[in-house]
Amino acid sequence: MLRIGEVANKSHVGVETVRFYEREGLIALPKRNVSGYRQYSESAIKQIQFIQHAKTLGFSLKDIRELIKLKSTRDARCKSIKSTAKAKIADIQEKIDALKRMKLALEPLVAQCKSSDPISDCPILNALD
Amino acid sequence: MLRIGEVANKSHVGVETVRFYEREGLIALPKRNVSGYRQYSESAIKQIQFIQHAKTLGFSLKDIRELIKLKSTRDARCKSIKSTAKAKIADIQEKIDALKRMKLALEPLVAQCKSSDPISDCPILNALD
DNA sequence: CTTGACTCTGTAGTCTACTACAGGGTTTAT
DNA sequence: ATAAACCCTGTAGTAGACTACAGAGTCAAG
Repeated sequence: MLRIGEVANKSHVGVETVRFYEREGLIALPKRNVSGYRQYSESAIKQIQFIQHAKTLGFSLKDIRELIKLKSTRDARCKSIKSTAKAKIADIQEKIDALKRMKLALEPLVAQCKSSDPISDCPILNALD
Repeated sequence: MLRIGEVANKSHVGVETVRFYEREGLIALPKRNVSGYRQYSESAIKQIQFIQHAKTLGFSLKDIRELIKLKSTRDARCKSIKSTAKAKIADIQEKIDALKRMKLALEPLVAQCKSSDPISDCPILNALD
């Protein structure tokens, strides 16, 4: 049996984060020993890693709660997971597009801007006004 | 002289937002009439539009505070603005790259995932475990 | 047997960019 | 004169994902 600090170390998160995930319903409630200490099995580490992996794919904790729920639904089909993932891809694409628009607007301004010019002639500031 | 509501309307922001920008030091402190009402000139609208434009280019309010400070620095050269903008582009690019990585990781999983498969075989969930 | 490292609960703070009151005062139109 | 629509300050709430205490209890080593 592992204590919370061990689980946190092995999962590369903080102790507070483990407790936070528990409060948020993202990991199973652990057993407690006589003095109230949480006692985890290895599967808790797996659960936290699942969360971390999902995060690197762009899922929010809210999304992850959904995924976990679906995961443990008997007779569920991939359909539900797939549509969640598809929505996330669309989501990511939108963010990429917005960022690209920003970049495309900013780049020509930077190109026009001569470092030694007085700030009153700055093409960047002029574009903002 | 304009009252806060008029400035807010003309700038397409809320009244609370104008006061918020004031608290944050993003717009000049306006004059007050005898009863304490804020009195703005047209330049306040310009200042708020500057903020809005900078926001669409990806600058945070913190960045914008910097830009405003530089803007009003006598003898400042474009260099400082340019390097702020360059850093912002790098920033945006990093975010784009991170999002692209997410998308690239997610897409093949979605492609592999057959809607009718039982969730126990889901390639997406398998990838997360 | 004491010290230090760990754990517990519960609450509050962080960051960003607002947004929403509560409980007042003012202005304008009728 | 009164009601609607505005304005004031100050404080608190929102979302997301933690992070940081305070104040108490527990455990292992020397």
